[in-house]
Amino acid sequence: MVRKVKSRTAGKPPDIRTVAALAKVSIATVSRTINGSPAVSERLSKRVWLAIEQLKYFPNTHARSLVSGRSRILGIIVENITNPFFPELIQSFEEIAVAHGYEILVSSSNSDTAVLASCVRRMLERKVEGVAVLTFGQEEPVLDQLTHRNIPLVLAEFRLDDPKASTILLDYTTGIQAAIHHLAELGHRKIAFLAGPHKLHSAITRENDFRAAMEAAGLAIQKKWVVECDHTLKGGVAGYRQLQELATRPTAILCSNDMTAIGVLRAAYMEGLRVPQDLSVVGLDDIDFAEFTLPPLTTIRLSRTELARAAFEALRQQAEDPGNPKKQREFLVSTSLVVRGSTAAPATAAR
Amino acid sequence: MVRKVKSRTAGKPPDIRTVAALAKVSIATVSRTINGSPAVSERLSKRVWLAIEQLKYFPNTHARSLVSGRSRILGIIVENITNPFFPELIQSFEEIAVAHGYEILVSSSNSDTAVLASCVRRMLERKVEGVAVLTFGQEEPVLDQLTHRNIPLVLAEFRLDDPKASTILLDYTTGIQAAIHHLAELGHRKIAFLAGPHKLHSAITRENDFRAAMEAAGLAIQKKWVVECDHTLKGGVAGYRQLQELATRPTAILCSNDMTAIGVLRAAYMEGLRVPQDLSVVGLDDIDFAEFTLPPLTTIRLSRTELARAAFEALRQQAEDPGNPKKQREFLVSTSLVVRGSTAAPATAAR
DNA sequence: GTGAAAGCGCTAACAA
DNA sequence: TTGTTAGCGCTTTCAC
Repeated sequence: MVRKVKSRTAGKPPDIRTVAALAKVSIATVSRTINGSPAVSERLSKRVWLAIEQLKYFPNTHARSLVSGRSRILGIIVENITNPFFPELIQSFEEIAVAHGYEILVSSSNSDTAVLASCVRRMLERKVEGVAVLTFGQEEPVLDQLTHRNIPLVLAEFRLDDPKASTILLDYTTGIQAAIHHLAELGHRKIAFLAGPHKLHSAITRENDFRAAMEAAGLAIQKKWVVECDHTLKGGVAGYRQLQELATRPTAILCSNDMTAIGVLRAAYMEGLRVPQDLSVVGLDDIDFAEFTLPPLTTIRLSRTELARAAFEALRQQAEDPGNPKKQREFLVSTSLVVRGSTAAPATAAR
Repeated sequence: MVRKVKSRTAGKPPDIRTVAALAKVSIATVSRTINGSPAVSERLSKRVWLAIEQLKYFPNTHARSLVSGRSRILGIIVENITNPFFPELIQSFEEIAVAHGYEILVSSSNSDTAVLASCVRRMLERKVEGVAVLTFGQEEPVLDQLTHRNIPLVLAEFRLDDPKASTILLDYTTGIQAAIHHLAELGHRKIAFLAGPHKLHSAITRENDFRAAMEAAGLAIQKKWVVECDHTLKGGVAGYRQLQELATRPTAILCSNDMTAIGVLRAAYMEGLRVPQDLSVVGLDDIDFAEFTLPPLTTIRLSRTELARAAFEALRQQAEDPGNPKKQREFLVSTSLVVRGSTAAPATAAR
């Protein structure tokens, strides 16, 4: 028969009781000390911290979450971690979250509803205190799971009628108008748009803003100059080819994201078309890499830091101050044009 | 005086007791059913699952972890999530982990020991069951934290004398030898190497393998042809410039990673040097993007999927089967040459 | 095969 | 200011 040997502490991490015993105080005092409660005398506090250091103790977050009901975990779901835009975004989000004592759970949905559902489920199981859904589309079906459980939520470009949900609006309009203005000023009249997949809200919004900006600039859009791509490099290559087959070709292309623009750059090079002399190209996102394309990409910057900060702020408010009715429910993230080397006057200046 | 109102279940998620009550069984039976214990009759099991579905119940992982001592969380620490190599790696690791019922915690150390220490600390607090340290260097100082707590560990290119630690060895030798052989066969004699930062184990190993491969091919290395860069695109640009200032310039450059090679491609283009006619360039990693550089990059492939799988496998073995003494402690991940468009015979074939 | 009951490590209410 | 104690939601003996 095997008797449980309770005294063998070796190998087992120290717990709050171990600390209390060593510091000769109650476990409540240890808990208070750790959580910075002002109601602990300095004398005891010192003893506790000393014991903590000696034992290299730290609290078990699971026990903490269980009893306090707060996990201090935030979820972030992105569309596709393989698109450089998202790692940069995650990086920022993590930094801010960690600085505020939160842990993050990352998932990519890959624009697949089933995968998204599984992400949401896993986050629910881990009792996240909020989720940033930066998938830019297809959220609706699974979001109920979150709102039903009363989880704070922040969505990009999607307003949800729920008291716990906030929205981040991206002001593409400013950036896109600046881009069209920039091209028009250079003399471009025939401007095409390589759109993102229509299942993404962001893609639709960007396309609409393109149309509006063209109209505002008094420029006509040919139907065939707007092509739906998929926000990947390959998609950009395909979109470019489609444009080149047209009878009247555009002299400039605005792309729904940088990866598409990079695809265009590549395809143009392969066909011997020089950018920007023969064709101007503008991207959107300003991923780190945009600075290093050949030629360096003129693009519309969408700050990942700003976006990450807005997302975190929205969640933190809902999580830490759920009662406050006058919380900010909408956040606006701006865009701006960054002119680099992929735009110039068209070879045959338009008339 | 406020009395606690226990009956108000609205808003509160259902717990195991709610399920037990609805299914008219004990909570033990619910627990057994969920965990697939064979000792539950089909009759009750059905009732339980029905109740679970009706309530949309799922277990609280914190409570589960607390009592079972198993968190089902794995940590992965990478060097820099901004280098495309790592998101691809994380993606694979997550897929495998999730498929096996684990959650993952991601952190990037940014090659900063203090940041690494904080990552490790956070992972410890969350009671991870294992950590994959894919930082390729600088791990030693903080790893004690993990080994002292008896956490399974898997390191890239670093053998740790600890029963819980495994190592993933990357067989650069094969790939690098193939690359040098490929260049030599094309007629190159003057081959330079743009190394990674020496603080990374991987950088050192790759450089050594380059030297060995050159010697094996009977090729001399000029001291100035080996330049330490930093595995970034910018670093590649700088490295290229340094090489171009030399009296006798190399006709081919092997780079310690793809980002460096992309920098070289860019710098060469800026200076009007044609790749591969005037200069051959070889990368290492084969990130997704390598296929789309101009020209498409010849590179040494290091499979992220294979690496992720090895890392997961190592951790799973240690976590789930800690007693087994004949566990695999070392894993080898292979590399192979992928010939694309950035290599060709030198303009003035060496003689 | 099933249930009752003892905790997992911690926080928070209450007592002193 | 400090300590005692009742759980948080679950798994896991141990009886039946």
